[in-house]
Amino acid sequence: MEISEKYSPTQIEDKWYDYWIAQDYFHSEPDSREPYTIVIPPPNVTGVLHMGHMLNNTIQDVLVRRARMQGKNACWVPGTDHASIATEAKVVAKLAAEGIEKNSLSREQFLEHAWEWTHKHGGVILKQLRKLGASCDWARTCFTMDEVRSQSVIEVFVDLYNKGKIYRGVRMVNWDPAARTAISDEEVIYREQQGKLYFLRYNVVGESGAVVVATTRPETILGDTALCVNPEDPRYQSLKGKSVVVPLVGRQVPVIMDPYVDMEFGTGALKVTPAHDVNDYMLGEKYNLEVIDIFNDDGTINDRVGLYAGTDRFELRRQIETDLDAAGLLEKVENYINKVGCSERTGVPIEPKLSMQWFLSMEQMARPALEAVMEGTIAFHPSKFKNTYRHWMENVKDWNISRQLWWGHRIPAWYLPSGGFVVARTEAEALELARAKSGDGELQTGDLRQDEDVLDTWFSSWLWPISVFDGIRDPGNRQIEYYYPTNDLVTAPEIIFFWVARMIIAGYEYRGREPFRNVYFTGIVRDKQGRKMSKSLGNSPDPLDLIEQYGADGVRLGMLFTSPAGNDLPYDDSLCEQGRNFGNKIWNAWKLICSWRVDPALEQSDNNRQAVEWFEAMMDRTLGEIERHFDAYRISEALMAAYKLFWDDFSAWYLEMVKPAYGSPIDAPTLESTKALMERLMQALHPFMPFLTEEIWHQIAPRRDGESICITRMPVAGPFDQELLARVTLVQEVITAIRNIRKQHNLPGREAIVLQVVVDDNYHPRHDPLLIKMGNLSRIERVESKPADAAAFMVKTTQYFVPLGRKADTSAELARLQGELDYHEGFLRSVEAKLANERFVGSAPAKVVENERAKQADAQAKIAAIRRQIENL
RNA sequence: GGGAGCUUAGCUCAGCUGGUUCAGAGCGUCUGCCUUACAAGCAGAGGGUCGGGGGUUCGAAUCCCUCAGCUCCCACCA
Repeated sequence: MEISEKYSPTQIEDKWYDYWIAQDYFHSEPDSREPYTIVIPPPNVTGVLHMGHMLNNTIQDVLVRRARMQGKNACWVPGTDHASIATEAKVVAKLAAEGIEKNSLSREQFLEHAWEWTHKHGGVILKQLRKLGASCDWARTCFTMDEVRSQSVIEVFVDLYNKGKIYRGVRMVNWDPAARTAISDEEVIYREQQGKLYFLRYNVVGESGAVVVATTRPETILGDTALCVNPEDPRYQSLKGKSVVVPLVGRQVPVIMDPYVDMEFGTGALKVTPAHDVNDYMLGEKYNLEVIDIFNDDGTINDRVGLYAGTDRFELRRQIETDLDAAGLLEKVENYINKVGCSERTGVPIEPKLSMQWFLSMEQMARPALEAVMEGTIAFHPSKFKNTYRHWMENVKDWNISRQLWWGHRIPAWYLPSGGFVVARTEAEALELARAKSGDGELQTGDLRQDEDVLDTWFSSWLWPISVFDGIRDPGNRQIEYYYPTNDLVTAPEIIFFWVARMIIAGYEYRGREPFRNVYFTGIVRDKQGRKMSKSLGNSPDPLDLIEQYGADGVRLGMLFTSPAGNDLPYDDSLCEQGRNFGNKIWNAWKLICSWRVDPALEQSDNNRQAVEWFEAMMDRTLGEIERHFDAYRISEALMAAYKLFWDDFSAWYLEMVKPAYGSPIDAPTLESTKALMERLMQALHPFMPFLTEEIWHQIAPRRDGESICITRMPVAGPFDQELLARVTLVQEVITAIRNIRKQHNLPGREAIVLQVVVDDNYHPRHDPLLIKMGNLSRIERVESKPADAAAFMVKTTQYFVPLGRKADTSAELARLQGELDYHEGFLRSVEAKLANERFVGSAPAKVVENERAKQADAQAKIAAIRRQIENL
């Protein structure tokens, strides 16, 4: 077989992916096997693959491939999210670039553009995932706005409305003036900003005095309808029952007294703007204050007050400052750092605004969902996120589910001409309900007006684990019954509230049980400076370039090497490089095995038999470690265990143990065993590096069409001989010591040398063949004591010597031995001190004490051996 | 303002309910090697008083307190 010098991933990766698809290995249908299900966190439909996706999807693929190889019916459902606000923003921007204003289009026209955009860019990201090797069941690809998912959303909305959980009301919402929509609390991010604190003068009506009020937002004076002080505040007792004049506006507003006001802050006097501040709104409700909304939807001033109409809110702030100053109503301005809530999507400061929205009451539904996580029905990895989750769930607030956008699921509510509204699945159904409600049998569809708003994107994705199996519309169908609940969810902690918590809520509401059993939280992929990798910063490499450069397997490993659950991944190309190097290592090991020529007449040597036995034990032990790591979702550690098994134990030790001398043949049993071991190694590594392992698996033996490593059974850990492993470890220590001596004394590795040994209990002649082979020894001699011309070393209590044919440097040797002696004597003293301590012997467990005794005996033997050596010198 | 978490080798991290010479791994570093599988490699080596201080204990990286530094989440102080 022609095997290239270096492994080139690009040559084989596409080939195998196509093969897997052609063979339909990733497609799953319910059967008698145990299901294993993952639903993908649906990326934005028009998004492109970034490093976060790479990390997230690599982990999912590892889990899915492993489950598939464990004989489970693995199903990884892919799909995309319509990402209402993000996609609409992109389409608006694209139209703007073409000189088209969104406002100039009808809803239908705009949606046409949006769909066009979606079809053009949609699903690119799913194609990119194929390059990574993602073993998704592509036939199941879903979109949150496809037919089934859309109907599911409507179904749920109607149901929750009928249950009285969805209501409509005027509330203070977070208004994004750039996107001109309300957003949920979770979509508001608070940023520290250097701002100013303005001290404004409010003259008291009918008196000469004035009250000074500190505010960060002087422009909102246009909406002031009261002034508030703390009733306990001695400074303001005289204001009781008085009114003050709003600066510039001239409006007279009452002074109210409420303990809400913090006397320590500013001047202890608060201006009250019920329309534009949540707290002020609450005060307004309490004291029945007038509510004056001063803003248009885009953040400019409306003409309600008659001043500054049309001015932008930030421009107005400057303008007001100037005007107040001119009017002598500005006491002073101080620098002030405060936190400003900004829209997660558009980045502009949000404006608290009263508006009519739809809400979902959460408190009751959240209860079983909270319990599920606290009791462990759903496990979080790492578990620290339980606290975060609990805190949110215990204080969950009603969810504002309406958005003033066009791209999304339109709210299925229709308004009657006579007032009121109905909620229905379809317009026809709405008409029926409307007729019944109004008593007007003549009502036509044209008379009804559907709500203009769409639903929050998360109102569709919270159903994802159910809706992808059509479990909302058809709760008894075979698919949902079989695949639900799913097993693992792999996602980012940033969306624990947006998505994870809400999926759990929906799971209990619509299936009566958890949507998944484990949640694996990934970290954030960061650059060398610790910044989050993002498109806007331009610090993120293009994943496809990386795959081109390092191979998909290499990049996958790069993602996995140092990313324990919940930890950020400080990304560096060197990680992918390490991954690529590992692939090359495997390739070359295989190349070596392929180069061996068999002599059928050759019997298997003791050496080779031992080597095979040893590595089989090693493999069993490591497979057990890997299993335990996976059980605990320590994926990086599972990979590292497999990595070391292949690189250190298999390549550096095993292959060297059995490798025939150059030009010599190998015996058939050893070659067969080696290939079998290689095959098991490829299987163990397959979830991590699917492409290379598939390639080599096909080279190990002729395979029929339709066979693939990805559907073979993952080797499982068996019992192993610990004694054997321990003894070979001693052999390895001897070999290492010999290499050290060769290096110290310039004995070339190619020259065979003699090893002398003073036989004791730790020495096992059975391993002589291994020693001779690995150490390149001509023979092993038994001696009684150290020859004068030899270098010495000790493993456990066994003394070994390598004759040098000349006097060794006794003084250096003596110093070395003296150092060792000091160390062991010190160690012995500490052990003996422990054993002499009655309290230790009395209170420590017997096993620990026994251990100390063993250590003592060990140290004594070692010290005696060293002393003998010193005497010999 | 509340809550959670972190601080172990140059870097990234393991170290489970306190007890084997327990101070580890990978990468990097240093030294010597182009030894016919692999220089994307081989062989060897060095490197940390486990953030500071105190306490509990026969025994602490591990438990408690405290100080310092960092990170994240939540929150209506204008």
